[in-house]
Amino acid sequence: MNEIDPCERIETVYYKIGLFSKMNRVTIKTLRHYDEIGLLAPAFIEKFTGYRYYTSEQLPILHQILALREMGFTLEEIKQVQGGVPEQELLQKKRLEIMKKIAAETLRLAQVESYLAKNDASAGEYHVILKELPQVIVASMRTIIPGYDALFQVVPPMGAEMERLGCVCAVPEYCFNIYHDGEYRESDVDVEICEAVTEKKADSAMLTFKVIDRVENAACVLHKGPYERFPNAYNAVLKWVENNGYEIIDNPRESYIDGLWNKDSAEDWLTEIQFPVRRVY
Amino acid sequence: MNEIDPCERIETVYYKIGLFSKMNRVTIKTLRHYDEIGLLAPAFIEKFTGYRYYTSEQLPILHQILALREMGFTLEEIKQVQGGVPEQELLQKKRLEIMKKIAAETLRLAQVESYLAKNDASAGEYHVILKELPQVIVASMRTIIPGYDALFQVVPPMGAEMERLGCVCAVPEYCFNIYHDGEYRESDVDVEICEAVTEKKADSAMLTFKVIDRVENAACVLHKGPYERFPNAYNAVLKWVENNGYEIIDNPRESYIDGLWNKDSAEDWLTEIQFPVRRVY
DNA sequence: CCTTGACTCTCCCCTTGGAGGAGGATTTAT
DNA sequence: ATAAATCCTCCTCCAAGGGGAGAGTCAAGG
Repeated sequence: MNEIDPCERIETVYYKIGLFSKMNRVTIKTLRHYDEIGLLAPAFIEKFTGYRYYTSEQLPILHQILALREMGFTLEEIKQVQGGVPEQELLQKKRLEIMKKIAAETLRLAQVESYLAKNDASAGEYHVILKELPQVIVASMRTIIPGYDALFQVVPPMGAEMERLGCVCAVPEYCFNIYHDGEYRESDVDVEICEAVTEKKADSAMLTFKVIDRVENAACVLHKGPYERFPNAYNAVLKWVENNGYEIIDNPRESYIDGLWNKDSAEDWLTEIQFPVRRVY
Repeated sequence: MNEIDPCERIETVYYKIGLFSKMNRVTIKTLRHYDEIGLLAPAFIEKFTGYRYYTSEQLPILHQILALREMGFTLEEIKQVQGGVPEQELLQKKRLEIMKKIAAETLRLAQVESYLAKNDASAGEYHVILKELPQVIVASMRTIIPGYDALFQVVPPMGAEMERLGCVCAVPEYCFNIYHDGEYRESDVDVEICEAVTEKKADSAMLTFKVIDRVENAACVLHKGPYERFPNAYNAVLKWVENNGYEIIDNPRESYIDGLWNKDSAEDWLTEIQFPVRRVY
């Protein structure tokens, strides 16, 4: 070993934490944190002062940590790599994770842009959310009514019939219509009125009991106001579905929350439109 | 107000938290959290029991919160929207944020795949990291040497000269070579040997003092082992640079950390290759 | 009327990857 | 010798809740 370096580093050099942190543009806090969680221990800790001393041997490890961290690995995962888990395996996993993340962010972007696009009067009025609709047992009455106004004439008898059969409404209350016409109709509307109940009863001439399956994803929008303005709500959902890469897989439901029965002003009526949907791949 | 609903919800219905949480597939914890941070207060809290009671009036607010949350808004931002900040404005900001995030994730994906691609023997050996190289004052000796072996003959005189001029080495020590040939050469190598010092001295026939500017981004790789295997390290960086959308903007530096002067075995020698780079847009 | 089980409350600790700072000890430079 | 720099441990904080303890409340059945 001849002396060829001008600054004479003949023996192993110990770097104190500040120096070591400068060598790799890592904060002291970070180094201490890595020590604490057992990710990168200093070469040596002086017992009495507690000072951490690093050597060049820690450099490759730190390099690896920083490289993996940059790729989005958690410190826990990096520790696994150091514990012997093959890097390739975790890289594969991470690749899938990142792809999923990108997909999710892309979706969000589409959503944000979809909201930005309708910067007209309807901005901020309708917020579409995705939610699950649980499985329910319903008392159902399917009928064809001459027009939407006739709905109010068929509902009271249905309530009476339910009471006669001893039905108990589910909580939370869930009362909705399903329109079986594929398209909008002014007259002869094929409608099914459903009310969630706690258990099935024997079918009667008017009522049928059935189980409605859970819907994994439904695009839902709350409509506040009279029913004439429903089309706005429908349009909002339909646009959202289109812009966000979903497709409708079943007839929509109109879930009645507030209405004539408890709110005097039609402006206070509250209805949720629920469209069962599925991701388009 | 006639009784048209079979389950008679005539007056305002108060939902306890569990029920309200079921109506929108939101956890109770979340609702309590939103209450706590002032994002969504229940319609009414009973003083003595502390029970939270919600009504349908909270539904549209919750819908909005969930929709915005889905789009990646923080609760703090959502609170701003409710405080009157126009939604459109925040949507614009969020749009840019998401685009940046996607770009960042795409980069990570490229990195991960770049590591996966070299699943040969070199896997896990070289980890490229990006770091800043700070501005330094160096004593520099530029010369043309017949071959790489000759390096060891020119270094000791340089050390002697530095000592003669009263140079003080910087800490952390930073000694590196810059190869000024644009390409690899076997002979007549144009090399500049730099050693970071604390201050400039008068130039001598052998040494020049100068300030080397900070490099914002350098792709760096640690090479452990003898110098014959440098090409592997260079290849690793070059591939990384290519795969990750960077371009080289200056000559690379070889920073000598461990070597002949302090490690007997050439397998323990440690060198960092540093390529100044820039993002390609 | 009492009990049981389902709900609800508050309070505390935990998660990631450190950042910020207080208070005290040590090292280095003047 | 003293001042400045560096280091230590310990504490709190971030976001968006999750998990659970311990205690109070509500509705229904015996």
